[in-house]
Amino acid sequence: MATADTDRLGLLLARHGAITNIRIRDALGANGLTPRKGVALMNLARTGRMSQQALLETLEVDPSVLVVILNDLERDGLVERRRDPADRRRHIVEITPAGRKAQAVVEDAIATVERELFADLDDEQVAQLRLLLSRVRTSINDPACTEA
Amino acid sequence: MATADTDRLGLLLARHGAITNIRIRDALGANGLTPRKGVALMNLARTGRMSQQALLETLEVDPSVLVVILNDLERDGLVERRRDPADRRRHIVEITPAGRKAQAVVEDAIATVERELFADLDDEQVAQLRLLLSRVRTSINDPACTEA
DNA sequence: TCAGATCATTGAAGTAACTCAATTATTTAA
DNA sequence: TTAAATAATTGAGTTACTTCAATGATCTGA
Repeated sequence: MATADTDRLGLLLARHGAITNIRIRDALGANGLTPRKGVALMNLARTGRMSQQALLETLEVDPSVLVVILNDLERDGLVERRRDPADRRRHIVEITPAGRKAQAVVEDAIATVERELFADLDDEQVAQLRLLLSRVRTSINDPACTEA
Repeated sequence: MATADTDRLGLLLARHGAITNIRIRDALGANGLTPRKGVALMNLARTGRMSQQALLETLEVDPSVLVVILNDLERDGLVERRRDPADRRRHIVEITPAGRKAQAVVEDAIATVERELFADLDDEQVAQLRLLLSRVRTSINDPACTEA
């Protein structure tokens, strides 16, 4: 996002984040996915299945947005939606074997991008960057950072 | 955007960058500016005046985009465009005293956001984060990365 | 002088994302 | 049994960003 040379760390972070996002988007786009679908798959791969509600909170998107994400993933056979027998208003989303394969591709694509981005950092520096980034206060609402 | 909990450093960086961008955008928006206009002002404040061409390269935007940025800034009296006497096709862009004041406000707004974001980091950690970020390979074309 | 290139500008078009209200089906509570 | 609440969905509307082609003014080289 065009910061050029500035000594503002905030702008540096914003710019690098945007570039990273573009790289990841491009890498996933080659596989017919978006970052959001990739993250959805990654979360589903961890848990196997989730309620659509839980996925909503995890992805922090509008319900209507999640619907189209899942529509696409389901159309491609990567996830399956079925009614929750305990509450038929709800959907349970489950990743399919094809979805797990796609998720592996996603991880791989992101890992490749990361290798490029962080090629000039050794393992310790990468760990340090991760630690420092994790301490950046990102929750908009409360400064307690790790609350709610 | 929406990475939730993942161990992918690339996604973490993308997410934090996006959030930082939103914060800065909001802070500048309160002053009728966008990040892009702010960066344009910051660059002009450093150099005093620049050719529109140089500004193009610095901001890495389409010429038609820069035009509307400069239109806004000029309308608000923050910059002035005049023809380059040496080549009347070209414009020279100069920051005004009002522009310098606005730039100071921009710096201040960004600094405030940074204080919030990095509140949990001490000075040394901030310096370290800056150093590590600066070593992340961002230029798609250049740095030996993809070579040519 | 003329042809082609360059610079700034304009305008159209496309894209992607988000928000919001309304709808349907279902559950819960009174 | 009925009213209210909830889950997922649909669709409309908005915003912001981006690209691209066309234009007028100006410069450069033959």
